[in-house]
Amino acid sequence: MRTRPSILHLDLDAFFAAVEQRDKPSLRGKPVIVGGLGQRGVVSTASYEARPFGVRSAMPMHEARRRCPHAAFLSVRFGAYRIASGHVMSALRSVSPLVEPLSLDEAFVDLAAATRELAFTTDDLTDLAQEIKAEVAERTGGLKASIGIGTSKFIAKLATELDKPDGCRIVPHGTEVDLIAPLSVRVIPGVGPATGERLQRLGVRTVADLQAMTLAELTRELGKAAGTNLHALAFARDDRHVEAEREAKSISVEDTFEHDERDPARLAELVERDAAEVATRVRAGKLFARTVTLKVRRPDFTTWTRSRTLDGATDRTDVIARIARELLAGLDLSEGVRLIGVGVSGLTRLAQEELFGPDGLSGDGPSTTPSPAPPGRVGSQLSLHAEANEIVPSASTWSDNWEATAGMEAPADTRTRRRPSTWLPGVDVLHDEHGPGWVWGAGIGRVTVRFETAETGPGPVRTFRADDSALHLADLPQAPDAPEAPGITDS
DNA sequence: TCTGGGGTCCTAGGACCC
DNA sequence: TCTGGGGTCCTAGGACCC
Repeated sequence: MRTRPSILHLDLDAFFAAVEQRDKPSLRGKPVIVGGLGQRGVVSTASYEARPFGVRSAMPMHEARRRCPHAAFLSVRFGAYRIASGHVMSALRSVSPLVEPLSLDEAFVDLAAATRELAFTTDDLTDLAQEIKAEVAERTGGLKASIGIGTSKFIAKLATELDKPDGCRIVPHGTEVDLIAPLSVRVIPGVGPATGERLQRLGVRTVADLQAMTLAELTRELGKAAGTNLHALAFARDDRHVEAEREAKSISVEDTFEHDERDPARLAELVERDAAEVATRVRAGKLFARTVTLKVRRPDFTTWTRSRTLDGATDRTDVIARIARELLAGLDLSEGVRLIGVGVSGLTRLAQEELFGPDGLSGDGPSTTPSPAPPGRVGSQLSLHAEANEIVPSASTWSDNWEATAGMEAPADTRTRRRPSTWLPGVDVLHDEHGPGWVWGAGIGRVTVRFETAETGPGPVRTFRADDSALHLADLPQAPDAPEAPGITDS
């Protein structure tokens, strides 16, 4: 716990929806809902205009449509969000080198490591927050952020939450406990629906109620880690540091099907595809993985995981895919499958090339590390590279559009004249004659496009045949500076 | 026709070792 | 010769977060 408010938390307001409204002028001031548009999709972000209708992040999309049928429903454009996020993170890094992105739209900044002199008085911090907000708007074409500043991560993030949207809240040192005491226990990080329910059964509703519990009672009720944590946080004791670099601990890919899948051959194919994607990301991060996990969600939503740990770490598609397939073969899938996924964990850094043979770097050759690592050999060489590389975000510009255009055939040239088999609402397109626009809607062999951009103001709508050769997907510029772990919802 | 996808951390039990 | 105890690793599941 610090003695001056020197941890800043920033959260972009209704981030995905705000980017959509920025880039689609006709949607400004209107309810916009971004998320998965399929039958089993959920809301990633609802604009503030949609929230009075009760639309929330993580709500099933069909429920959102029921509550706010006149909203614009858009698929996610991660490429655009990543670019905006990069601008925000670099703005924050110009304040302090110690910036910890939590997701695309959220970050902590350690002001004690700031590159300029700061007095840490409430007035000075308010000025700083306003400057940051102005800078964020400037760099992102008008996006708004809320900022909280406090003596710990918990208090800074809570401060942001308490003054949203477009907020700025500074919590002076010494006022923290009084601030949190009357609030619901749910404001404490780590208290979700299940823990909240358990606490309620104990008669604990507010943080003040929690303060009345002894450490022994809490650990007995919630376990050692959770009990200890909660007891400290109830008194605003939180000494977590702002960490700029965090190593990835796992990499995974999963898909939920529109309809439950029961064909074992098809499931094996999908596992193969997911495994290949995971392996590609492992190699892109110059990593090796030792544990492969298969995840299966059944129609009743119960979830199975099956994992196997290898003697040595691998980055090979065929190895990861084979294990995932074997794990799948051990499950009874006769009732069907709602979701399937493949993940890896036990990640280690790429050591010296010669340890893995000449093809070790390519990922196609034999590249399984000896393990356990002989002390003083592999171990020490691994540590040589511990700080060397940041994990490269896996998704390219192309795959961003791929995400938003499910069913598209992989084009020979990924950067020109790409046409999807289904035009998802929201995606950026370019028409040879009419220029840049976005897909407003599509169906029965037709696609409707609104021709407008962030710079144009509201534009006209035109409808084309879905196979019109003059219409294709637009390219996005490359993201400058994206964080490693994109969060899918903001709340 | 309820309930995404990417993660992190924790718990509990069993194997195994000394 | 009834059986301790600690540590580590692995697996499965669950809570939580954005």
